[in-house]
Formats: sequence, structure tokens, C-alpha cells
Amino acid sequence: MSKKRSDCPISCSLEIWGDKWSLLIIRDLMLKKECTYGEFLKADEKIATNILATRLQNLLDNGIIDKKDHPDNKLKILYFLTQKGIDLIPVIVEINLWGDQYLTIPDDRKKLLEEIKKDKEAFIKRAKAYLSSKK
Amino acid sequence: MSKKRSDCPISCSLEIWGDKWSLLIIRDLMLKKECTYGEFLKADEKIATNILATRLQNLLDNGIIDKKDHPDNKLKILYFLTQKGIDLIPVIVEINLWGDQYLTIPDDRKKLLEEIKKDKEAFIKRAKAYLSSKK
DNA sequence: CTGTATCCTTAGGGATACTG
DNA sequence: CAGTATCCCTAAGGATACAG
Repeated sequence: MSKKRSDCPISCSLEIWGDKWSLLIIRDLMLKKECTYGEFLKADEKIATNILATRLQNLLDNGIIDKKDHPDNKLKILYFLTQKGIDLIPVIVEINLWGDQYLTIPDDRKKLLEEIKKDKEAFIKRAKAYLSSKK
Repeated sequence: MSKKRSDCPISCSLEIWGDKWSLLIIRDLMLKKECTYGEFLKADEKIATNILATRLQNLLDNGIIDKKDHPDNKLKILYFLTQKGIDLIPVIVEINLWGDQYLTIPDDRKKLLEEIKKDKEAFIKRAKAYLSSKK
């Protein structure tokens, strides 16, 4: 994505997925496990198609996501998280928990947050298992 | 910082501190507890002074950091994390742990990472207590 | 030392049309 | 449906000078 500024793991991580869109793509894949191009476009934040294409390519290049043909419809392509992407779930979870303290949480996310708050480690373990499973 | 794209806590969080520099400022304040303007400028990533000024202002506006006069030298100003900023430590910690799996960690950070990996919750608790303490 | 100000360049992004 | 391509604009960023 951008050139290397330092050896700091925070800085290097941000250079891979630290823009305003990549983590939203990862969020979609965490919530829905598999997404088509069109499903990303339909997300609330309304990403532009050219931006989406560059971000998906960057995440593919960095091994965070992968893609495959849709089992039923060969015209559709499904994006999904690799293990490297799945391992970003704890980051997403912690951002959610911070947001729970300092932002207004929409109703359709409250259930998820309750689950996370009840037992964070168990939630992450379950989510990782779910996202790693085939089908 | 930018206009609101959606109600998603991830999206809203990113709009506050999801640029390429804010988390590095927060990282510096987590590692050193208090920093002067000049100390931020000296960080490896070499942030430009105009960018630094806008980011500090944004973090001040959003209540993530605060500032005060240096106790010894009234010409110096010290920036530090508020509780809202301190509560971002788990996010930083998880990014570090992800980086530990997938990036090359420089020697001067390995000790910190060992501490985190030994007992994450204890590390966070200690860090929060340290950053909350006066002096 | 802590910022502002300015200039200039580049990257990110919105809108929309279009192709296999 | 899954992208490419184009145009155009704005925000982000680097360099540097300078002011209180």
C-alpha cells in the first residue's frame, strides 16, 4: 500500500490495513463469512467501486483475504478471510468494545456486543472456528 | 475528522483515530506516558509538523488526549492520554500481537511483546494503572 | 520549544459510464 | 454480477520558513 515508515509493528500494520476502508471490508467478512463484490458495495458506508477494487486487491496481495468461485453460481465470486485475516478479529473486537464505551451503538449491533462482553475470549474462539470452517 | 459514513462502531471509531498517524501518537503516549511536541516529531516515522499539529488537535477535540504545562519548564507542554485514550490500549495490544505473528518485530520491541504474551490481561491492567497515575 | 503558515505534490475518493 | 476506466475534486501529506 504505502512505503515503509519504520519497523514498528503498529506502523507496519497500519500500512497494510490502516486506511479508512480495509477494516470495514474485514468487518463485513467477519460478520458474514463470505461476501460478493456486490455485497461490499451494498454496505452502509457506500464505498465507491473503484476504491473497493483497489482495497480488495491490496488485501489479496497481503494475504489477508482470498477468493473463490461461488459453488452454485460460477459467475459469482466469494471473498473470505485467510487465517491472517481471521487473526485480526481480536483487533475488531477491541475496537467494538471501545466503541461500546464511547460511541452510540446501533440496535442491530447491540446483541453482538452483549455476546462479546459476556465472554470475550469465548466469543473470539467461536468466531475463529466459524470463519475457519469450510462451506 | 471526516463526516459520518454509518452508525457502525468500527466505522465511527476509524473516523476519529483511523488515519495513518493518530494511532502512532497514541502508541508514543502509551510507551512514554507523556510526550512533548518535539518528542513526537523525533519518532521514527518522521511526521511532518503541520500534520502533527492537526492530529493532536483532532485527538484533543475528541477527548483522546489532553495537555498540560511541564512541571519544571513552563515553556514545554506535555501531552498525555485521557481515560478515553487509555481505553484504546487493548486495541494497540491486539495490533501488536497480530504483528508478532505476521511481521518482523524489531529487537527493541521484543521485550514488550514477551510481556504482553506472558499475560495479556495483566499487562493491560498494569499499563492502564501506570498511565492513569499522577506524576 | 511549540507551534503556524505556505506552497506544492500526490493519494484517496465520489460519480458515472462501460465491458465481459 | 464483477469488475475497469475515466474524469474531476478534495484531503492528506512532505518540505520548509518563520513566529511567539
